[in-house]
Amino acid sequence: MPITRLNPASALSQVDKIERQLQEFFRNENFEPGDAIPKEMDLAEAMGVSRTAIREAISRFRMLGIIESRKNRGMIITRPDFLGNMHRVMDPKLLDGETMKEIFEMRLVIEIGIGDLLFLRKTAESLLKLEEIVLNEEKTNNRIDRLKYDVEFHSMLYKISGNKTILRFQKMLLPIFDYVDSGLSSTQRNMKKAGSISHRDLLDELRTGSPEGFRTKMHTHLLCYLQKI
Amino acid sequence: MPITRLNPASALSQVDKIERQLQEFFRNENFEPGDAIPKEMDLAEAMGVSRTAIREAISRFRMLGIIESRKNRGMIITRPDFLGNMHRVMDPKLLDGETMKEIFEMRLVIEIGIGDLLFLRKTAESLLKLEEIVLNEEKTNNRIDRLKYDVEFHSMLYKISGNKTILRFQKMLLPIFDYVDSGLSSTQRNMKKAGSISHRDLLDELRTGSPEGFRTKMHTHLLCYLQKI
DNA sequence: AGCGTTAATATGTCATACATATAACAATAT
DNA sequence: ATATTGTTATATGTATGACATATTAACGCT
Repeated sequence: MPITRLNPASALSQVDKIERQLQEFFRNENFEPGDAIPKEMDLAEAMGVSRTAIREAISRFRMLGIIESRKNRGMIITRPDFLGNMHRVMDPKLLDGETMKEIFEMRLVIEIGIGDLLFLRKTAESLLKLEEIVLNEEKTNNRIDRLKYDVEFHSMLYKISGNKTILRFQKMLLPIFDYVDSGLSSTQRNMKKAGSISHRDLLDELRTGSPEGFRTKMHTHLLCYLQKI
Repeated sequence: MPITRLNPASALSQVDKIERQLQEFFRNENFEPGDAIPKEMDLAEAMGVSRTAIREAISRFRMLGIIESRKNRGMIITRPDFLGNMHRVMDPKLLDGETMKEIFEMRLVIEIGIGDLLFLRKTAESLLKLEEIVLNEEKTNNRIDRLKYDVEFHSMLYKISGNKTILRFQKMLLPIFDYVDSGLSSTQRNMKKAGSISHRDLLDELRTGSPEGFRTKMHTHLLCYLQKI
């Protein structure tokens, strides 16, 4: 229930209203990517507003990737990138703690549930890359480096899942993960370190085990985070 | 790696450039919700562009919920709703099939991984609501109704997870789920119907079982979708 | 018929004017 | 002295007109 839907109408600026009307118009008239839309002046006249107002609304759609305008060919509907705009609002300084906690929780849910995709799409090559990361991690004692390899390991899992959308989603959320992670108490950090399931264990399970086993092991691996929540 | 980041600079309109510069400015200067930002004319002068161009860029931020402007008090940074804008681009007519497939896959991952949250936060009351939905489903033979209760059941699980962000994410994605779901072949539909794990089974597991058991059962329950992919 | 030129067109940008809502201050009345 | 009212300054909201620019299409010339 996006709160924007129920703003008091009085608080909506004219541009806001135009934006809504246009979106509705495009949907109702079944516009599809590639279709040309009326030119600015026609829209302005039809809606009884200035070209300036129309342009402000259209500018928003341009940002979202819903509309593209070419110098004098007019404007056309385009395929938006539904994750392409999220980075603009994904800022730890802007989001509130509660939301960040929930985003972090979402990460846990995804990493536990991603097992099936991994087994569906793992390759000898991808397992080798994981092996490399784990070896690097085991070699170092530097805390910063360990953290780096930790991120690398989990990121690689997303890559192996073969789902570009999930991968991009994770990358988008990384700043939040980092932020929450850095908030772990030392006790929790130790517990993480001493967690009964290491990346090595996860890799072994991925090599020779089953999705169920992997899910359970991943759950244990992430236990410290879950308990923090 | 948001693709928008690496558009050929030449293809960027002035407003696009202004938008980026402003976003960078806000980040670098550590603006936080509540902080006032310079007024339009000052920004226009500082950047050597017209007020119109500034207003178009700011209008985008207003849409995203990053900036709020009050009639003559100036403008302030606000807390954006990081999911609030997604509905604008979440349209089966606009997205391509590949992306929708990946979104659907994401759903499966989440529903399998959500077990832990459910056991963490289930209540007698919420289980009763699930029971009610399952009873309704078992009572009817109407295919439309069964589909409705199916959606209700899964939606209720998201609610029980107690994670508003995940719940909203699911609601945002529902049109896509429906779209993919409606593309199931009759064979797959029958398989779904005859799936060895029913909603009743899931409910029982949730009542008296374990997260691991639930994850496995949910996996089986969603098997027909996974195999379709 | 082929080529270059020109005109029309739609978007991109700018400057300006005016409307409107708010806040701060001043003036007035009780 | 306090409260109410009126005034003014200010910043955003909206509208209008102008010009720039890139692309298309029509036109005219050889």
